Amino acid sequence: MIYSSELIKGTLKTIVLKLLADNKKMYGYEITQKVKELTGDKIQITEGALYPSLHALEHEGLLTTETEFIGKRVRKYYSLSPTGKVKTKEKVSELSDFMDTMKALLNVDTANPAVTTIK
Amino acid sequence: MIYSSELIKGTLKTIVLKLLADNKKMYGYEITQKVKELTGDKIQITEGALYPSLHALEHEGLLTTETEFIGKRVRKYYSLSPTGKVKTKEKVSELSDFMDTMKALLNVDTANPAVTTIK
DNA sequence: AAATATACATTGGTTTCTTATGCATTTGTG
DNA sequence: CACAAATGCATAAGAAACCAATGTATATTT
Repeated sequence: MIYSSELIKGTLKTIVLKLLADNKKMYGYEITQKVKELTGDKIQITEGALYPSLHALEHEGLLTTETEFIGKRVRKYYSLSPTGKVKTKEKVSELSDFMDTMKALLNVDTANPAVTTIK
Repeated sequence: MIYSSELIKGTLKTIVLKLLADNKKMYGYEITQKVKELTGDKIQITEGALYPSLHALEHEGLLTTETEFIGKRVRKYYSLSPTGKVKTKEKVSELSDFMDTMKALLNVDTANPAVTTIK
């Protein structure tokens, strides 16, 4: 099972930033594989989504890059800039909070808000 | 605090369906208020997003409508169709599962997948 | 040798939402 | 009582974010 693609919207950049926070440096293809691996194939990041996203993050100043050659093949590593590290914490925490709120929404019987003070 | 708007993307229809599953019938404005209430103002559904979404769900055959007059003001109630009920269960369960997967992604140290078999 | 995996990238199109606008009625407040 | 705010519907133009497809090239597996 793979999640319908609209769910990933809005979460991609945060996922990428989080991976880079844990792994120092990664290249595009590696990121797609890592996400597949970590989610048991449930989340597949397409290249058409990833590369533009990486480029955007770089232009925003959150990522820095270094190119490496493996034989004749290029490999472009991305790392978090200092700003990127700060921003990553913010975005990860926001997304995490959002997930909690959504989980609460989906699990509660919304007909009766009860004393369900969602934090 | 309000979540940055891109996070809501892809989840709106599911939220609406879930609310209708619990509350039999609701009208548009009521839905926006309910979501605000249930999420402590963290999620604000704009009308420009909601109404087109409701219309789409109706055209997809998931919702039925009945119009009521409160004084001179129109109120349009939406309810789940039989198909809608089935679809709602699917979508709620998918989104819930997705939230779990995302939470796991964000909380784990992705540098070391460990024995973290994400269910 | 051929298929698959690795590795980058762009382009056109769609979906989904935001912002803004518009209209009308009802309720609350100074 | 006048005005603001809330209630309630709706649409339209534009932006954002992604997908599917395509392109190029090298490396590895069968």
